[in-house]
Amino acid sequence: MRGAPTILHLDMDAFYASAEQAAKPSLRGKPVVVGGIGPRGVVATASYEARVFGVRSAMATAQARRLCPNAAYLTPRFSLYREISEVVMALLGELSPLVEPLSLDEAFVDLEAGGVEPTSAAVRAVGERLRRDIRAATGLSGSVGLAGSKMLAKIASEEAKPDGLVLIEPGTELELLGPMSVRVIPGVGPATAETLRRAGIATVAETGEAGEAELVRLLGKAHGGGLYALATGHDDRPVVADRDAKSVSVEDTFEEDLTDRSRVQTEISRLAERCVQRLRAAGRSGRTVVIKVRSYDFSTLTRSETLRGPTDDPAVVKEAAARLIDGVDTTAGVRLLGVGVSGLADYTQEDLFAQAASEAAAVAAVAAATGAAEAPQRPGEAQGEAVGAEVKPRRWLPGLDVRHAEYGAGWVQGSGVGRVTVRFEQPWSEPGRVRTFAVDDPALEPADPLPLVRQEPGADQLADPPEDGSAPRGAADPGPGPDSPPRSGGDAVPRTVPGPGSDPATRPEPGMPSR
DNA sequence: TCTGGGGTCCTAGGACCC
DNA sequence: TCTGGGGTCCTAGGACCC
Repeated sequence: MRGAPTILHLDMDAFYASAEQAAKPSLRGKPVVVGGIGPRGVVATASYEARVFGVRSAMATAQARRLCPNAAYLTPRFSLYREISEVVMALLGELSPLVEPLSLDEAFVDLEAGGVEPTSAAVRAVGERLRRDIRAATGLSGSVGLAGSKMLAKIASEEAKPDGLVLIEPGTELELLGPMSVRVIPGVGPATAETLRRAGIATVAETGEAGEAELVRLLGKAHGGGLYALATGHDDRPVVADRDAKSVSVEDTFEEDLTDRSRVQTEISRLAERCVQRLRAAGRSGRTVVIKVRSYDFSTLTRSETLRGPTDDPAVVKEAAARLIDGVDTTAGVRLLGVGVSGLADYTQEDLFAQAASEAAAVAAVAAATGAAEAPQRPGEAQGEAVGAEVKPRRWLPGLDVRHAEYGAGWVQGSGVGRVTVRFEQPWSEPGRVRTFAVDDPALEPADPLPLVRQEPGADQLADPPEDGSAPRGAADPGPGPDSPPRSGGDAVPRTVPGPGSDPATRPEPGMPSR
């Protein structure tokens, strides 16, 4: 616990939903829900307008639709969120060399290490300027917490939401925290809170009064001891920049449970392939292969195997995953499969001959397994599609960017029954109007996200995208490379094609301007 | 139409070694 | 040959976070 509130915690407000509202003028001030839109999807982020109806993160999208049928339901666009995040993190980097990102929309900053004068007035000024800079650079709002420890800074930013700043003066923290629910302490989730409640502990003050020995008895050594320290204001955890990932994993939930054994095996193989792609993109290798199987009844098991040395060879990981799934009974039905690699290293222990040989085998295996048509596609997207046709049907997921040869840039409002509805507007335009096309209209094509803040023509003569038809430019790399791995996450929840009559796509989106 | 996807950390038992 | 004890690695599961 520092004597001055020099730890800053930034949390962007309703990040994904706010990004979508910034990108889509017709959605501003309206309920927006970003998340899985398939039958088994869950909410990633709800805009504040949607929260009024009770919609929350991690809720089943189906339940959200019941609570708030008029919201716009959008599939996530991680490439856009990542670009915005990079802009925000760069602003944080100007404050201090010690920036610890926790996710795309959240980070700690050590202002002391950045040379900010350790007074409340100085750090408050830095926090307010940061919020202005973020709004100017991205059009989005973030909330800032300032305190003498990580935990308090995080609690402060939560209190500051939305679009605010809260500074906790050192010396006042126990008074402030004491009456609050023990759930405000990071690491106390539903299970821990229930254990504490049964012991008659509900508030932070009661947690401290219980004493360390009692908490350790209830929760175990690490958790109990850590909770006692946090509840009594002891938190000296440093801000750590450049944390290395410790594992890489991919998983898919299927729209319908898998019962066919050979299908389970092919899905495991594809997941292993995707996992290794991500591993290699990160320049890492790993020694332990893990598979995850979630059954029809949501019960989940993992099986793992540790290799003699780290590998980034797709064939090796596939073989290990295949052995592991061999030992699991899946006859009752599988709703989710996953493959991961942990025990990460920056090197590979295989000798060069073995590696060269297995790479050649892997290339051949990928070509054979996926077919030439699918290989260049975004991973995960073709899942569940019938093969046989040369032209793969395009998926028009709600929220994704498109470009029309005549009408320009827009986004998919919905699709179904052979038609796709597009709203033509840009982040800097007035709310646009809607047009409907055949799903196979050749004038319509997928596009990359436009930048939220219109580029200054002076900075880059080719930066302004709306009229020239080129991909959006800006701070972000325009190439498809960095976008590919995150895309797979967003594509992992396939949309269900609505049956005749349901047609949510062409139905005008309620809550939209009707002009 | 209940319950995504990508992570981190901790616990606990058995194997194995000294 | 009435048995110890500690340390590390591996595996499996669970809580928690965004």
